[in-house]
Amino acid sequence: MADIPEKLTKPYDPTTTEGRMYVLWTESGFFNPDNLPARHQEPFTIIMPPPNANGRLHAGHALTISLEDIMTRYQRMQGKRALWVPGADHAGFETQVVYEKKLEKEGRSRFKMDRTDLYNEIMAFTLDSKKHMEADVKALGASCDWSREKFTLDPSVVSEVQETFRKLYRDGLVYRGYRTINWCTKHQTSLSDVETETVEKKDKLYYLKYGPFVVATVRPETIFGDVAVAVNPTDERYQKYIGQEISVQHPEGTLTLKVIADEAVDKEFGTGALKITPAHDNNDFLMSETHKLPRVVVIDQFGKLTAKTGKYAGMKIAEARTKVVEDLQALGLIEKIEDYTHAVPTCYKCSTTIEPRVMPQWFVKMAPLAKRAADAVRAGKIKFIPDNFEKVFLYWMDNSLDWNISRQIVWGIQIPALVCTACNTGALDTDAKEGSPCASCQSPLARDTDTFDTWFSSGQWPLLALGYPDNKDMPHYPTDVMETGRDLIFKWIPRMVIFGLYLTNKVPFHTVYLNGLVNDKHGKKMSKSKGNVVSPIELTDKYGADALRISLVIGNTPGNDLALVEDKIKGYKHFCNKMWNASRFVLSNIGDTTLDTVRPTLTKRDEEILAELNTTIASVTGHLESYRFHLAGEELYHYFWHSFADIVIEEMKPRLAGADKASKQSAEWVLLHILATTTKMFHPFMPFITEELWSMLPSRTPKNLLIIESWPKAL
RNA sequence: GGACGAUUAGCUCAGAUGGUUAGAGCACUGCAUUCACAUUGCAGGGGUCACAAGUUCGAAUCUUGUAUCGUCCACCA
Repeated sequence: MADIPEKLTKPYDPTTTEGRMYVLWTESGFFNPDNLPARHQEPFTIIMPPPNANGRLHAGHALTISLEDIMTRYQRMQGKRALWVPGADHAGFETQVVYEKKLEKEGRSRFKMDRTDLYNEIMAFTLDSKKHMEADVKALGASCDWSREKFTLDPSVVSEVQETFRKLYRDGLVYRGYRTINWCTKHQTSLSDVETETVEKKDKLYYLKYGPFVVATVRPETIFGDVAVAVNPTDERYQKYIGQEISVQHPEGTLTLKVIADEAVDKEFGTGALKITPAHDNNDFLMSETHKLPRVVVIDQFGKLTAKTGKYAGMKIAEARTKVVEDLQALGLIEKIEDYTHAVPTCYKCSTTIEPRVMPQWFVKMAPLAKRAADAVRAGKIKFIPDNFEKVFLYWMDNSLDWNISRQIVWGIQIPALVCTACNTGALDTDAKEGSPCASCQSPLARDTDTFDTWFSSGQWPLLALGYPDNKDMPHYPTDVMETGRDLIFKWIPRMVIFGLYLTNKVPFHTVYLNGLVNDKHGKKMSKSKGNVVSPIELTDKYGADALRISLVIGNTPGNDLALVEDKIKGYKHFCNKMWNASRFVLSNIGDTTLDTVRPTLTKRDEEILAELNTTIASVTGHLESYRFHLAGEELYHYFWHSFADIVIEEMKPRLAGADKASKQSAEWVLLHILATTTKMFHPFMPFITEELWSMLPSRTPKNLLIIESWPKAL
């Protein structure tokens, strides 16, 4: 029996291997494509979706990291100039929410803090959390180039994001406007449409006697802000009132309102007559623009009634509604009350009902930008995996409303603009100074204290991560694959396409691979409140990163959610041990054969065995080229265990012990070569154990690290 | 109100361009095992591929419809 490494005589222990292998790779420098050998010329690029720097990784990250690392390691072995750029996201609103919770626990409040102090505290917190997040990425084996890591608040990133805003402004694609925005009364900021979550809510529908009309509303407390009553222009019931003024009674007096006709009014709903409250409803706001109606604010930013509501001033919405309804009933102004279920937008972080408010904010004019993005996709410049997401993307692009990019929080990139203290006209910070007169009303301009929606900066991420506009890494743009969770098809993917095209005239990536979500073992979404969150790091500690990685990949198809079953991971830990033991067997039974040994004349049976290996190489390679990682992994797994270990090794045993020297030599050579080949092919999936095993394979000449070995071709 | 996805063994899921007796892992049953590995091997049980109709020589796979579950989108107050 040949000498085999000591550690191979014991069961495989991931904990003693993984850290050591990661150090070996880091020291080799091969994560950085600049250090790769000369054969690596053609670029292959993935930009990592930057994990939030405000906490640890979750199970979904583990899947993303696994898939991206498989692609990167595979392409690196194929001789590409493989670059995978890691990042960390300051995650504006999300992090601010996390930090506010921390402040609350300490009995503090952001609203009582100085802006700069708050910003600095969140920065310290984020930079600390970021280290843990990065350690988690490393623990999963990610072969990304840390020397190029970018943080979304790096000074170069900040200045470039601000430059994009200025460019959009000059091109007339960003404007300051009064529009209905989604306001969270708890977090005191506006939110984009994708930051709200619509939930079914049971409410009452109140039928109010309203001059000569009866109107249906769920928000009787806004009656003090009513400025008109609207009917459909074709509604015969109300023809005679159109253009007239009517008098409407409410607990605090009488309103004189105009009757307007608008197509948007549904004749069938309620009574077909609609009270118009432009300051607190988007439909009504839009009508106020077409019909030139005033806007009366009756609910303030804290969700309390304003002085305009008389005795209700200072009450919260719910309380005010009860009171107003009581008082209206007392006056005999309520005809009936019905139960009513409708969809209401809520803050996706705190579930507070969104208060529509009309506020001056910065908006991106989406239509022209979205059209370019849609055209590029229709022209086939971006391929979606799975392909049905193309439809989802196009639907969003064809129906996008202007995008509110102002956030009233400190944690983020400041908008490089000034706003008029009187009329809210905006100006670029490069065109005007604080205190200089506003272009329309001559009042002094003040610094805009708002920050950008996080997606405004992360939408430019493929460029920013490559250091744009510095063009050192621009040969890596457009990148090859954007791999991310399927929930980001709305939030993120379209914005990257839009900004990529806008800034460079090129799509930011050719392929979008969307993975499903990682759910708990029952298929339910993981959430802290349900207590079913599983940390990927607990799992790597228990089973090893390799076992976790391959268990997330095999049996998981793109776009479909995955139930995380611990027994499955355990099964792949067993498989790691199988590889370990098979290697032990091979290395103790191949005599003097090494990787350099010239191929001897093989027996007919061994030719057949190699033919099966060759078929597997071709098939696995094909799957990897087509992003079918689940099939590639499964086929390899099956080949190794049930062909190589169960059949090939078993039938080699008598030959290795027998007297037929030619047969023995043939067997030894075949065993070592199958082991070497499968070790290479498994490397993208299970990098740690394969690198460790590779280091033990006998060779007369020095070997490369497995990470830069060539991907196998048919023997 | 729309769109999308799912429905295959007890459980979690694969089955790309339609093609021999539908697969994997786990679980289950029986046997074996000092010979790489009990984190093992061999053998086995278990499925009318949600339902209905259609296209085809042939359908889990394509078409249409139905049902159930899930996700996302939506400015009917």
